[in-house]
Amino acid sequence: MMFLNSIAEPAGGIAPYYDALKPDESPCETCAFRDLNFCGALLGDPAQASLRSRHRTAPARQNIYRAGEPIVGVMLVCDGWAVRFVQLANGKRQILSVVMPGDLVSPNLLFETNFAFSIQAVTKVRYCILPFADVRARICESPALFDVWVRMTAAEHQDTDRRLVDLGQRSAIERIAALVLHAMTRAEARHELQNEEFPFPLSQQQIADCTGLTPVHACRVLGSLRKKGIFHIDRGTVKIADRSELLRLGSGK
Amino acid sequence: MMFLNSIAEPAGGIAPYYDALKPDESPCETCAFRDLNFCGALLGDPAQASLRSRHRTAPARQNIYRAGEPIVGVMLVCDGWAVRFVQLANGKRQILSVVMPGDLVSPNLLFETNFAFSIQAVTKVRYCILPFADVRARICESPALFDVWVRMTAAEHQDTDRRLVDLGQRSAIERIAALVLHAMTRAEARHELQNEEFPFPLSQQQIADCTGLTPVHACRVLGSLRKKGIFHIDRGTVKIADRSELLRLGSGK
DNA sequence: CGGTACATTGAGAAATTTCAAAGTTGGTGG
DNA sequence: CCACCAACTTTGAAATTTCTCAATGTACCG
Repeated sequence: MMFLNSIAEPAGGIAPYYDALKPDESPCETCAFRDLNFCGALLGDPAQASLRSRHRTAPARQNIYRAGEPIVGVMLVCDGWAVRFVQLANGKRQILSVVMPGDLVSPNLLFETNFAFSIQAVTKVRYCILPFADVRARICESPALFDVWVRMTAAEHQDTDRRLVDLGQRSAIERIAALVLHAMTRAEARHELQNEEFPFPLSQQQIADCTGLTPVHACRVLGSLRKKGIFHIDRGTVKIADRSELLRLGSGK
Repeated sequence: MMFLNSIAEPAGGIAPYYDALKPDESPCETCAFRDLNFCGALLGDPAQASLRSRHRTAPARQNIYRAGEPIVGVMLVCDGWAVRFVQLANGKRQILSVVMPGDLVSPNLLFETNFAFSIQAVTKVRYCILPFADVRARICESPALFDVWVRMTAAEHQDTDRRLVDLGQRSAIERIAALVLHAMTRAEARHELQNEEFPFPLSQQQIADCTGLTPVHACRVLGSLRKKGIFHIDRGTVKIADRSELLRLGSGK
């Protein structure tokens, strides 16, 4: 598996994420996903002077960022999975997006100094914070990088549009299939799909919070997807059993 | 009322929107919303040389744009309401956003040459198409305009995040309240809120497509909101009867 | 070995959809 | 001006999906 082991940890803790920022130890230089995403484009070829950056690690289930806190820079996930989510007063939670290795936390909000959502580590996560000014300068001076960023914001937006359609118009089984299908696509892009298996560390509670369902109902639906021989999730890995049926269900055709 | 009269028209027609582009007649110079939105910032002060632009009008219910067609430029709604929506194969429809006077159709997709969604006029609509290259040049040469655009994309994104939470976690009555509340906020910004009334030309079918409900259920919920004395919609106008209750329901507190 | 979070199952309740029919509205043409 | 048509709204009743509550089973960590 290409991401760090999931380490269960007492939930709900808040990382004092903007203390404890240490000077750069530059794991960026050896990052496995370097060429896959904004990272690569941003950091440029290895010859170029590297950006100031600060890395941190958070254990699984820890809240990396809590809605409203000030943000010290652009956040980029290096390894592991995280989720952006909104916590409601009534205890409900909506996951807005799943952030995977190489992803900016939210390309559209690159220069915002605080967010309306929180961020939680799904697995153990390593992430990186780059100073706003440096990123902005680099985007402004490089039309190519500007284009990459514009494309990423467009992609993020198209993705949320897709999820709006899912949540508004599709049944529980279709939403869960769409979630897994989307994860599969992204796993493929990161070369993590082998033998129809790939990492999928979301708990049923998290799957439920993504799809707007109850964990109980998510469990039943996952059971029926397993019984139908479409896929099954076990210990943080999903095994696809019927790809074409998954495609049919999850792509909304 | 500050927008053009709604004119019923045989539904479902497709405007041949990129034929028939006439040279600019520049109604931009006299636009009522000029100073409210991207328009103003983009076109700059009246002294400045005006942008090449092309204006068109579409009757209510006409499809202005169909998913996948090539786009000739940046689309900006001058007057009337339109919706961005996705039409599914099974006949269902999800409205992604409501586009109001002064709005870019989708700031996040400013430079995309085709969209995955379609656009339909809600009322009679006047809109404007600006050449990509001109807009891009203007954004690149003006840091202030760049900032306005970045802020607009951030705002659009925060708005879709809010809607994700609505669709995923909130009940029918809360979603509809949120829709009306949001429209009220925007009406206020355009100075269209008078005597607790403002234009709200969406049909129940369109309200349903926005909120992920059935038109039948949307009708019942609107009925209950009326009976509870919160607001009622009549002939394209909504009258707010209990603002604080609307706020409580619609803001998800 | 025990504890805690996570997953599964059952049964009943609630929200929402579906189908069907009847009432309203506004525009059109005679 | 009236009658008609089409789209839109309202209402009822039954079906379906999803939720809630509650209990039991399971995996993993210390």
